[in-house]
Amino acid sequence: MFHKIRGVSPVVNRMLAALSRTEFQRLLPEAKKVQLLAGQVLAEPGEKIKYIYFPDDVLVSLVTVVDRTHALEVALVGREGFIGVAAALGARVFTMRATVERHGGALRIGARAFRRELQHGGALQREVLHYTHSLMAQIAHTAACNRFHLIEARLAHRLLLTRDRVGSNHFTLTHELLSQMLGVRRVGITTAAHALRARNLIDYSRGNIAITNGAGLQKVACTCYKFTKDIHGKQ
Amino acid sequence: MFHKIRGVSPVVNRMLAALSRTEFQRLLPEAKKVQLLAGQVLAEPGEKIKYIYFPDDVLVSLVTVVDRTHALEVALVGREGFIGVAAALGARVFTMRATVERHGGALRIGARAFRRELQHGGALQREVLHYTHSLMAQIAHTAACNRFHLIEARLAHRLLLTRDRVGSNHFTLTHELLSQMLGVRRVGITTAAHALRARNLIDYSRGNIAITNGAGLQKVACTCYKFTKDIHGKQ
DNA sequence: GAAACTCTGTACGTTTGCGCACACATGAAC
DNA sequence: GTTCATGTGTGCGCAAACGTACAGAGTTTC
Repeated sequence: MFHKIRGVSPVVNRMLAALSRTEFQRLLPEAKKVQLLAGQVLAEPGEKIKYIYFPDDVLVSLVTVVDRTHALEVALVGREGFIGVAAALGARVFTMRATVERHGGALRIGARAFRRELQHGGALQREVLHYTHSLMAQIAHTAACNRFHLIEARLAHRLLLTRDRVGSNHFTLTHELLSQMLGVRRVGITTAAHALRARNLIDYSRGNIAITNGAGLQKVACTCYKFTKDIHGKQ
Repeated sequence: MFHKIRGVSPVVNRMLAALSRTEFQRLLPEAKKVQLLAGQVLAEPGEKIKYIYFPDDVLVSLVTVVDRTHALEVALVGREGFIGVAAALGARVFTMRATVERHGGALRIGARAFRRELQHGGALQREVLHYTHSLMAQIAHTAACNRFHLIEARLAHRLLLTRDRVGSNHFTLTHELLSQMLGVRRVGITTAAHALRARNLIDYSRGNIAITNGAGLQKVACTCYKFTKDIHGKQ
C-alpha cells in the first residue's frame, strides 16, 4: 500500500506503508518530507529527541560513540525502519549517533506526535516494536561479527548490505568512511578492497564503488550477511 | 515496594517491584517462583518463547550465536531486567541464547499471560520498554567495547559487572567461562587475570574469584564500566 | 595549467591475540 | 591413596591488525 502526500511522491517507507489510511492521516499534519544530505548528523548521544525519521531512499548509519577517538557502526537503517527507536521506548534522548550515509528523502515527524500516535496501540505500535526487535538482533549480531570475522569478510558483508538497500550495484563510499563503520584503519579497508578487486568481485575509484560479482562477494562475506538479510526480509 | 507471594520470600526484581499491587496480582496466577542452576539454558535462538523470567538473585548471560564455534555474550541480565524482551516486542521465538551464569531465584511467567498484561499498557509496559531501551544501549556499547579495548580492560570491566549484580566481591567464574563471554581464548583470560592478580587487584583459584581492590580494578577497566552502570542505575 | 585537496597505494616495525600443545596444580570420586 | 576430572600456567610460531608515514593518482578550484 502506498500513501500519497498532497500529490508529492508516494511514501515508500515500509513501516508507514503498513499503516491504515486513517492512521497515516493522523500523523500527516505533523509530518514533513525532507531531503537529507550525506554526512548530515540526525542524532547525537545525549541530544533531546525532537524528530523521528522514516527513510524513503535515504540510508542512515547508527553509531555507538565510545570516546573521542572510538566510534563504531552497529546498524544500518533504510526504508525498512526508522530513526528514533529510543523515543518509542520511552526515552527522551538519543543514545547513539545517526549519520546519513547516502543522501535521500525521509518523512520527518515530531516526537510528540509520534508518541501520541503510539498510544493508540495500532499498526504503528506493532510495526515499531517489531522493528525494534529486528534492530536489536541486528546490533547483537553485528557485535559478534565484528569480534570474529576478518576485515575482508566484513567489508564484503557491508558492501552487500549497502547494495541491497540502495537497490543498485553502484554507490559511493570512501575507504575512510568504511573504515569508520567497521571500526578499523583506513588502510585496513584499502588492503581488503584491493584483495576483493583482484578477484574481480568489486571495482572502485575515488569513492565510487561497483559490485561486479555479487554472488562471488557473498561467498567471501561472512554468513552474517544471510542473517542480517533474513531479519528484515527483502527490501 | 516489595510484593509477597504466598508468604514466600519477597520479589526483589526491580521491574516487578515497580508494579502496583493490582497489576502484580493479575500476573501472579500465571507466575511461579523457580530456582535456576548455573549453566542452565533458558533460551535458545529459534526456540519458541514459553516463559518470561524476572530474575531475583539469578544472573543470566545473553549470548549471540554466530555458528557452531562462535558465540559472544552481548549483555548480562540481573534483577534490573528480565529474559524475554523479544516477546514484549511481538516476536514468538528467541533470537539469543540465555544461560544462567550464577544460580538463583527468578519469577517465571507464562508468555501468554505476559503478553496479555502488556496489553493493559500500565506500569509493566512502561518498565518493559524502558528496560528494552537500556538493554539495546548496553548491547551496542558492548559491541564497541569488544572492538576497541584490550582483553585486560574488558576482563576488569566484566568482573566489576558481576560484582555489582551479585552484590559481593566473591563469586565463582572459571577462565573458561569468562573466555566464552568475552569471545576470546581461555589462555587470553588466564594471562589477563594473571596480570590483574600481580597488581593485587583480584585473586582467584579454581573458579573462585575475589576482587581485592575494586577501585584499582575500575582504573584498569575501560570507561565502558561507568557507561554500563549508568544505564541501569544502581542495583 | 598550476595549486590545493581528496582518495588510494605501499611500506615498516610493533602489538595483540590466535591456535595448539602440554605441564602442572587442586579437588573430587572410588 | 590412586585415579580422574577440572582448572590454571607456560611456551611456542603465526596471522591479523595496529599506528604512522609518505608517495602517487585523480579531482576540483581559480
